[in-house]
This record gives sequence, structure tokens and C-alpha cells, in this order.
Amino acid sequence: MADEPDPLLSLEQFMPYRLNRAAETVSRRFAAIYRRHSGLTRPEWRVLATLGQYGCLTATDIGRHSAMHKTKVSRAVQALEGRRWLKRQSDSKDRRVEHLTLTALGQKNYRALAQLALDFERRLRETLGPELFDQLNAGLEAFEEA
Amino acid sequence: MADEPDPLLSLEQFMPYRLNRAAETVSRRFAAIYRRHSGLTRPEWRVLATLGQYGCLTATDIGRHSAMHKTKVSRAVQALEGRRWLKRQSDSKDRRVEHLTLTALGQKNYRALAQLALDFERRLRETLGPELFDQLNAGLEAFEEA
DNA sequence: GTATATTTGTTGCAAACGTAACAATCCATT
DNA sequence: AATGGATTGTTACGTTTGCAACAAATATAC
Repeated sequence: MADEPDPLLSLEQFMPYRLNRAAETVSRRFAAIYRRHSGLTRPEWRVLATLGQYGCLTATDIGRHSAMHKTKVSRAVQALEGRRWLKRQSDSKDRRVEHLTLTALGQKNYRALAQLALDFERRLRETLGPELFDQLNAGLEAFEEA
Repeated sequence: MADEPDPLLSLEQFMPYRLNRAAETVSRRFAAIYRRHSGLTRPEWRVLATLGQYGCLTATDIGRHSAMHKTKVSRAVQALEGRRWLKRQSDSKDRRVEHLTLTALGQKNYRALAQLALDFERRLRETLGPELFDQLNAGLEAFEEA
């Protein structure tokens, strides 16, 4: 009595499923690295990395750029502010917005964490093989445009 | 006074970041579809799809296969059991494990939802273009092996 | 054969999450 | 300049999540 109800859908070949598994696996491993190093959560790491790259942004900017919910951003910003890794400067023209920048301490930690990120990606590229890595990258790039 | 602290890391070109954004976008859109159709949550959909494909599995099997935490699986199984979409059968040899299978009702809904999935993927392939879609798929496939 | 370790699945609990409501501010139309 | 609407960021609240502890059962070691 076979219990195989002739599968209509093969998850292993289903793109959303594949994408999710790959992203989850990578994200989890990478998160374990910077968590061990700094204790940052994922949203906090994202805010740090975004500010490290762009220098000065508002909370809305960060949310738009990293596709995070604004409450997530708000809480991550609070946490980083508590560490003195980030400071707020109110805009003189529009007093709703606050410009966020990393402090010297924040930049120092950003540099260390960015290095961890680059190392991680390099190992990933080696594990996957450069040609497949680039292929995957090209596919993902096409994705962002569509 | 430039506020650009020479970014060490370009998030847009960072593989884990790209993977996450793509996966999140796709997953969110697809989830909206089957949520509207059936009210299933993401973990519930995953359990349903996994059982629909493999017929009979234990909770641990499902967790391992779909990379979900065992508590997530446990709760999704409870929810599907509450809908009468799934039934448990205790193993006669090892009384810890329970074999999970879809009921007739569960299979009926699985078929409908699998069709939605295939439609979604077909549209995705059209949007992306077949060649890039396949390229992305090849990259993801390499991923799973490593 | 008993003690110890491992595995399977569930539950308590605290942390994290998103929705919605909110205060504060700015903009647009009049 | 005033009312209505939009935008920015925070907070309150109910839900979801994962870690840890757990009970039950099996496997392993002695």
C-alpha cells in the first residue's frame, strides 16, 4: 500500500522553497558568527551595516533600503543607541526626522563586522565554486530588477 | 564634510543580503496568495506541502526536510490536525514517533494549493525570463549540495 | 539488568514581531 | 492662517517565535 499521493509539486524544484532554504541557511550561519562576536541581533546588524555603508540616513531610509518594518528599525536603532554605536541628530528644517550616524565606536565595530562579512562571503564563494557563485549572483541581480 | 566612511561592505553586492531580499520578496507574495485562499500560515503551508509530496512522515522528518524548528512543526501539525487535514498514527514499534499523513480533505486542499504554487512559479518564470530563471535555479541547486 | 545517554514531541516562558493607534510635525488647499 | 491630509517615528497590544525544560520512550554501556 504505497502512501505516495503522486506529488503534484516537488518542493526541491520549487523556486520559492529553494530560495528560502538557501537564504535561511546562509543567514543563520552568518548570524551565528556576528552574534558570537558582538551579540547583535539581525535587525541591529542590518542597521549597522546600512549606516556603515551610507554614512547618514533617517530611520525611514533604512527601512526602505533594507526592507525592514519601521518598528523593527526603530527598536534596532534604540538598541544601537544604547550601545553608543549610533547617534541621532535632529533635522533643523524638518523636526520629525532624525539623521542617524555611527559614532566612532560604532564605526570601529562596523569595520570589524564588515570584515567578518567579507570573510564569510569569501568562504562561501570558495565552497560553492566561483563560477556557480557568480551564476547565482547574476540570477539574483536579475531578480532585483524585476 | 563628507559623511561617507568609505564603505567596506556593499550590501547590494553581498550574497547573504541579496539572497534574503529575494527570498523574502518571493515568499511574502506567495504567502499572500495561499493565505487569501486558505488562511494557512507559512509553517502550516510547509507541512502540508511536505506531507503532500512525501505521503507519510514524522514530525522530525518534516523539520529536517524543511529546515523548520521542531516547535514550529509541532504547532503547525496541531493546526492542520484541528482542520482535519492531517491525521496521526502512532508507530507500533517506537511509541515516541507519530506518522503523519494527510486526510482526504487534506489531500484535496493540497491539490488546490499545489496548483496555486505551480501557477505562481510559472508567472515567476515568465517575469524573470526562462534563461535567468534557470540560471538562478542552477545556482541554488549547487547551493544545496554544498 | 540496571543505569546513563539519546531521541521524539510538547509546553512554559520570555523575547521578538507586525498591526494598529498614536503624537508630532509638515504640506496642501483654501 | 486654518483645516484636512500625509509623513515620521514611537508605543501598546496581541501573536508568533525559539530556547530551555520537560515527559515519555528507546538505545547504549557497563
